[in-house]
Order: sequence, then structure tokens, then C-alpha cells
Amino acid sequence: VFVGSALLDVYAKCRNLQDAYLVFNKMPNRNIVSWNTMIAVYLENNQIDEGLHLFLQMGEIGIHPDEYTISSLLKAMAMRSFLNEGKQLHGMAVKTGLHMDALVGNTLITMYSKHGEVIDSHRAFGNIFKKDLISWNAMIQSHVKNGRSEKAMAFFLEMKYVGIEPDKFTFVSVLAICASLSSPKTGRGVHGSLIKIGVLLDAFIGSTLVDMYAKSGAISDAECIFEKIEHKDIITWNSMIVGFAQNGHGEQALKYLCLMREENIEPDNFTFASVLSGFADITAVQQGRQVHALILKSRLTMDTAVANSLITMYARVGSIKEAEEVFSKLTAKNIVSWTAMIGGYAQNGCAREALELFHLMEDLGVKPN
RNA sequence: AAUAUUAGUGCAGGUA
Repeated sequence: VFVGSALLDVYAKCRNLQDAYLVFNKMPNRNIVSWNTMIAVYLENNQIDEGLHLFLQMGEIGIHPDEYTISSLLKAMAMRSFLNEGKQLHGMAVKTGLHMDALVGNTLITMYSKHGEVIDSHRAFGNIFKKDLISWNAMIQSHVKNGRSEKAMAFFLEMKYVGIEPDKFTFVSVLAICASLSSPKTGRGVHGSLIKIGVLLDAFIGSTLVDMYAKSGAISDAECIFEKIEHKDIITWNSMIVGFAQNGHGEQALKYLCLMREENIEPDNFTFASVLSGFADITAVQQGRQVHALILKSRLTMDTAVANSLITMYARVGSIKEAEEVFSKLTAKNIVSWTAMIGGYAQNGCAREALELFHLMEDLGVKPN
């Protein structure tokens, strides 16, 4: 059984669903770990129904779920449209007392948070018998994601007060608060304490710092951190590039796009949307067209955000034709696409076109915001 | 001895 479960997990980590199921099926004896592993495999591969099915099967043959079973299911229920199922599972957990378990409780915090239910999230936190570091991290993150910076900060202070040492997960959340406050002072303080504690400057924490300083308008601090990060990943580069773009340094953003390509890091849609938005401010047409060409040449399929940036950029420089072309080719238009194009017409004195497009949008059932 | 829970980046419009 042990070997079988281990093997199962190996296939699971290799994303080999069929082989994992074969192993599971051929196992002479299955224990709770075998079931948990197999259920988790399905859930992680987005086969939610199969996962739930297996969960029911397990119950039918009289194997009781443990905290691992419940938490992996709850994690999957954090996705949209699964709130009810999540609540049912929560109910089951309460009956068996598993909701007081940290593993289950932590997952509940996150599940409710992702559904925007901060109060239930907080309740789940309160019900955990022995709160651990992850409980606090999840709770802080829950508040951050639901736009409650002060609450998040309060939890951060409280956790330190009760003697729990924050880790890099904690700091990522707290730095996100600082970024949203645009307060370099607070950010520097937090930065100082994470150094004190000895958190390493990896790509994750580094990118968060770059983002925080950039959003606080301290672009030179952001650059300074950026240089110090040894293993930069794509998000590190993107954070720096957005930083430049949002602080009115479109040229720098472009320069860093070139630099990252020289380092053989493939720009993604985030990169391009950021660089282009930087051009919209400085009305740099030629560079914008170059980047546009670069996108078309690359393997990347541009997403809506990139197209929207192109529309805005072309509209800003008065090239309505090019904006229209991008707009018409864009299949997955969202409200931003429509607003950008309508606004583009308006700013170029095409009031009639703007109105017509607005009506077309409504006719297609897109609601204005 | 095998399974598990928390973290980072982008696009339009808005009164100083």
C-alpha cells in the first residue's frame, strides 16, 4: 500500500492521470492515503466531478475522509460556482469536528476569501483550535484580496504580538498592502523588518518589493532591488517594466523589454500590455508599432489586455484606423475594449462613431459600467 | 515511511 500510494503520487506530480488511475485500480489494498492521493490528482487536473465522484465512492465503502481529503476538496471548491458544494463540505467537516483542524480551517479561510466572503473567512479562522503560521497568512491574504488593507495590517500586527514570526508569505501580503497605500515609508519599514528576520531576496519576494516601490513612486528603489535579485523570473521583469510604464518612463520600459529578451526571457502578455501602456502616455508611435510587430512575430497569441493597450495607444496618437483594426480583429472584447475604442473616437472628434459604437455594444448585450 | 492547506506582475474611463 505504501509503495502504491507513493507511486500514485509520482504519477500525480507528472500529471499523468491515466497511469495514476491504473495504479490506483490495480492496488490490492487501498487506504485513506491512496484515496486522498487519487482524489487530489483529479482535482488538480480540473476533473472536479471525477474527484467528487471518487470521494462519494470512498464513503460508500466505508472509508471516512480525514483532514487531507477535506482540504483538497475544499481547495477545489474555491473556484467560482462551487460555493455551495464548498459549504456542504464545510458542514460535513463541522459534524466531524475537522473544521477545528488547522489544515481544514486554513483551506476554509482561503475558500471563503476567494468567494469574497470575508466574514465566513474570518469565522473559519476563529474556529481553528491551534492556529499556525499558515492560518495567519491565509487570513491576512484574505483581507488583502478583499480590499481591506487596515484589517490585514491589524492581523499582521496581532500575529507578531502573539509571538508568531512572519515568513515570506506573510511579507508578500503585507507588501501588497504597502503598494496599495502608495506609502514608501510603510514599505521601507516592512522591507527593513524582512531583512532583519533574514528573508532571502528570491524572485518572489524581490518582485513584490519591486512592485511595492514602483507603485509607491519610488522607482529608483525599485531599480535598486531589481539589480540585487539574482534569479529574476518573468514576473520580476514585468514588475520592473510596469513600474517604469506607470511612472511615465515609457522609454525605460522599452529598454527593459529589450534587455529581458537579450537574457532569453520570453516576454508574455503582461509584459507587452505594460510596455504599450507606457507608450500611451508619451505618444511614441514608432516604438509602439515596433512592439506591435514584435508581438505579431512572436509565438504569443495576444490577449484582450494587450489588444486594449494597442487600441488606447493608437487612439492617443490619433491613428484611429489602426485602433479600429485591432478592435475589429479582437474576438474576446471586454468592457475595457469597448470603453477604450469609444473613448478613442471621442478624443478624436468622432462623436457619431462613438455613439454608434456605444449602441452596438448595448445591442450585443454588453452592459456599460 | 506515502497524500495536504497560505504568497508576487498587465489594459479603458473618473472630481483636486
